[in-house]
Amino acid sequence: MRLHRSDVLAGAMAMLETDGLDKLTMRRLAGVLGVQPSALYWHFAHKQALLDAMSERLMEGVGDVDPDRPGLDRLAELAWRLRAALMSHRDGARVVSGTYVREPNTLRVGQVAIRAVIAAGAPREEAALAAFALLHFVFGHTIEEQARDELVARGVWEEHTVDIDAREYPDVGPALDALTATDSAARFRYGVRLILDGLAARIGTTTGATGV
Amino acid sequence: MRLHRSDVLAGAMAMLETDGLDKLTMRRLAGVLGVQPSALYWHFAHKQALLDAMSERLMEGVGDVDPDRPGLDRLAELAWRLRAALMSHRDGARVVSGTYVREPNTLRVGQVAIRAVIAAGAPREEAALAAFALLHFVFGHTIEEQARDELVARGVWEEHTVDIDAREYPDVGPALDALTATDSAARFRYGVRLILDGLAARIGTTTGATGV
DNA sequence: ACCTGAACACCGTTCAAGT
DNA sequence: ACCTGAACACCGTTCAAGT
Repeated sequence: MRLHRSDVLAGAMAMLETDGLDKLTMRRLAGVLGVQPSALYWHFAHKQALLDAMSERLMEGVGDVDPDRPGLDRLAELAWRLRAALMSHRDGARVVSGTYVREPNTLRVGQVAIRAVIAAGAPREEAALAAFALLHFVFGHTIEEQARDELVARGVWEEHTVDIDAREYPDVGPALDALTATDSAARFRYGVRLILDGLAARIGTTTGATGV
Repeated sequence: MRLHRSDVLAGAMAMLETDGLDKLTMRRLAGVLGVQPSALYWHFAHKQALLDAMSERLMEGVGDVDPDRPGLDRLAELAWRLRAALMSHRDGARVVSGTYVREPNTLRVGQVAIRAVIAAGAPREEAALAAFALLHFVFGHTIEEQARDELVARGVWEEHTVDIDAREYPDVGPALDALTATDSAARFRYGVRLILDGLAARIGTTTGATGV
């Protein structure tokens, strides 16, 4: 039974989730699919093309934000949806970050963000700037979150947290303790609110995005 | 003449800048240093240890922010210094992002950010949250900026920008045009201001960070 | 203390040839 | 249309042995 492009993509997504990005190799993927490595190159020109397809796949449904809600609420929803999509697979943020995919799902995330900023009352020249500021925060946050997940998975997280406060950085120890005491969703929420508050202040309205 | 750890590090930094992260291999580095690949493993236990050292090196001086300025201004200065450090070498953001280095320069960036947030008037429980929201934005922004640089360097940037507006995404085309018309420093400045405005609003003062 | 030599277990990619 | 077989040009890492 022969493979379709979609089979290769599905296999790659599964391998990403179970083994992580570093162990997602063309040869191992071919092995799982019961095929020679070279066979994959009939379906995808090179590994990056497969990674781009995976990225586009991860962006599926992220732009499905309720268009009837206020602009700032839409932005908050989009941020949470994007984070969920990136977190849905191991190393998801690393897969998506830095791929400039020009496919519908991916383009739609940018479009929805920009429209929401405009709906919130920002001038058109600023719309894309504000939209991408928010999206860049989401990526930065999620990349670091998943990087920590990887250290935990490899069992070396302890080495990295040990004796922080033993050094001469008085504020970092307690603050980092407070940081790790706060779960990652709450940290994410704080950042999203900060940015949306900034946008609201810039527009000159009250936030309206507090119930997120 | 034998190598020191610092020679290996310096060679790696140079190779990063000229060839990029993907071509920075232990074997090629050994070749440039005139030594067998295995010799590098006397100086660094594994490649990641070398990358961690590079990351710490990139963070050198980032925390050297004038401690006498107001908190919000210090945060802005730190954001710009961090961006400059990440941009100082090709793929710098990718090297640093996701390495949880526990060395002085790196720890100091977090410390300086947290102290500045506290100085700006934020409650201590929020200090680390706000500090890392800003830092995560800087990473997200810089990673994407350098990802684009790589596409340009490989001469495939054109393929990625072509016929965006030809599709059914009415707001994305013009907004992305406005985005690329704005240089990356101005886009970065906008994001930093947005976050600092949000922080100022949350604290309940006027921004004071307009002259950045 | 620092490096060589040689090996082990891998990579992504190409391409003629098969069905 | 889709895959095999075989090769090319690489990787990171280990480890006994040399100086």
